[in-house]
Amino acid sequence: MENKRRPGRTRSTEVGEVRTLERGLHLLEALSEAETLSLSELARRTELSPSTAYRLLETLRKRGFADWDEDRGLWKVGLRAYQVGSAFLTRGGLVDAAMPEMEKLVDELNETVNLAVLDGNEAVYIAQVEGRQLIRMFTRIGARAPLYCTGVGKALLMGHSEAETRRMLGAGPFRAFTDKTLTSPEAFLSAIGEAQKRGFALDNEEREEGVRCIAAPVRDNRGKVVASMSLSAPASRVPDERLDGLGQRVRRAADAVSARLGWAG
Amino acid sequence: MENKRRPGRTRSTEVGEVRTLERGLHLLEALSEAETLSLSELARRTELSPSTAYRLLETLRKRGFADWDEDRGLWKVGLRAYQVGSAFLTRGGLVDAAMPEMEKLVDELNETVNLAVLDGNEAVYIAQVEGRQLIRMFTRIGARAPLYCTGVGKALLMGHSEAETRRMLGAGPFRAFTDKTLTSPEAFLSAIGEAQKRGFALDNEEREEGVRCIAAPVRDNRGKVVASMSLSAPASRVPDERLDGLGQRVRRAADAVSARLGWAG
DNA sequence: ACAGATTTTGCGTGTATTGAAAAATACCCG
DNA sequence: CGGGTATTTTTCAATACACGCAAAATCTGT
Repeated sequence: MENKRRPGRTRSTEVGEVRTLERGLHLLEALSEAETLSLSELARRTELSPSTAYRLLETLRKRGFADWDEDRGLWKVGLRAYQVGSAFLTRGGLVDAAMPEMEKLVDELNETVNLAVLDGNEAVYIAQVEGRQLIRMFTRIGARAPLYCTGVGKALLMGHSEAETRRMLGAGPFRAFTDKTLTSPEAFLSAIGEAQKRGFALDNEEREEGVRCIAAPVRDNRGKVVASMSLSAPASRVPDERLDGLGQRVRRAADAVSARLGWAG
Repeated sequence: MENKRRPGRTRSTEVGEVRTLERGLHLLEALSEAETLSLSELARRTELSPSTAYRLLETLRKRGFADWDEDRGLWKVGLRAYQVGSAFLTRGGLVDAAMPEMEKLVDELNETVNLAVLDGNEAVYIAQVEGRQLIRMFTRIGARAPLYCTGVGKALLMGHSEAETRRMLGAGPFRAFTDKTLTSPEAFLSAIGEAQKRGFALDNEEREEGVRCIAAPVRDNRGKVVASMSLSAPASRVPDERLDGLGQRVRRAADAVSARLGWAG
């Protein structure tokens, strides 16, 4: 869907194409992709003349977006590019990267899908796409939830060591929201273990009677778990037979987001 | 040295400075720094005419380096910038070398650990492993901090000569964040001297009331200080009696990273 | 020391970029 | 609704600026 809510776009002249800037960005991309990065090699890949590539790179370097390894005579991506790029996640970029997949999930399965991140030792919901079913979920954007009794919480901890997980959970016993709530660290850790084997986590009416959630972790470019995506539905619509299929589907969606963020794993 | 100056109001371009690219990069930086980012606001900050800023941003958007939030009418950093920037980490390998040690530290001591490098005359945080304590630290990846009042800053300067250190600090007096902040170059240099003797640097509530940091330098294969690692914690958890023990521990971690980078020293 | 390849610099040319201003659009408030 | 204001896109002519050529430095291997 393109943004066609600008009726004034009558002309077909492609506006906003500044060649010099495009070339510079292209160089940056080439820098981030390749391994061996001499000036001549870069010029070849970007199809620029050496002198042009040189001047652009020099500009990138002066701004810190590129670095010049004097010993090896090779170029690489600079600190400034990293700084600017890392603003992406904190400026709502994570949500942008995830929304398309979340919407796909909802289109397909017609259940509410949430995205959550870790904050302190709680999960915080940062995005939601509602299913069209009439039953309303309890979570809202910005809401917080404990880790031990939610799908997103479990998925968020799937990347962490047992020691870390224990620390974040605290000693227990945890408050039981329902009679299915896991109230001991041991029970939780065992659930996490299963989740890791399966690739997705489960909240089996542990927070709210009659609500099941299926969640999977989202990883950044280095493989660190930065968020988790969950599908929430009345237990009646998530019978045991469908569990595995739904789980795989949620996991695929989460993996797609991870891939977008540069996770190769 | 300016040998020939052009008549008129325009600044002549130095060697290897491509104005159009510089402007585009400047826009990216502005995008990464601020929160609310309308076109007009961006144009103001970068001192560009709205039409120029618009065209450059449009180019950035087409390449995915910037995003346009249609509903709010605001610009933000794009996914592509994130992908390109994250190549910085895989290139140097510094973070990869440091992360395991940082995680070990956090496992053991349960406090937040940061990794920073020198950029210009500031420290820039490039990696972080959070402790699980409830108290949250203020630093984020990509954030900048002065050298004179931080542990990482001091540790980064531990490898430099007094002359260099003075040059990077500037004349002083420095801004006092707390009443413990060292505001003169002399006081700072004396602190560095002590740090060199001990092998680790200390920020004793100099930046933030109630927060102590212990930091040690990381050296590359040639012994040059390329980064510093610090542990940050509420002062109450770093009493004087524990200072030396913690300092030695942080130093061991930093040395382990240095060893990984090939430093034999 | 020599040849060959690569990186920097200088310079004239042509055009891609620019800012003003206008047009289109969103926003505000009675 | 409707007119006024702020913001955004588009147009357009002038020229500052980026371009590529070619030559000069610099590096690399034998």
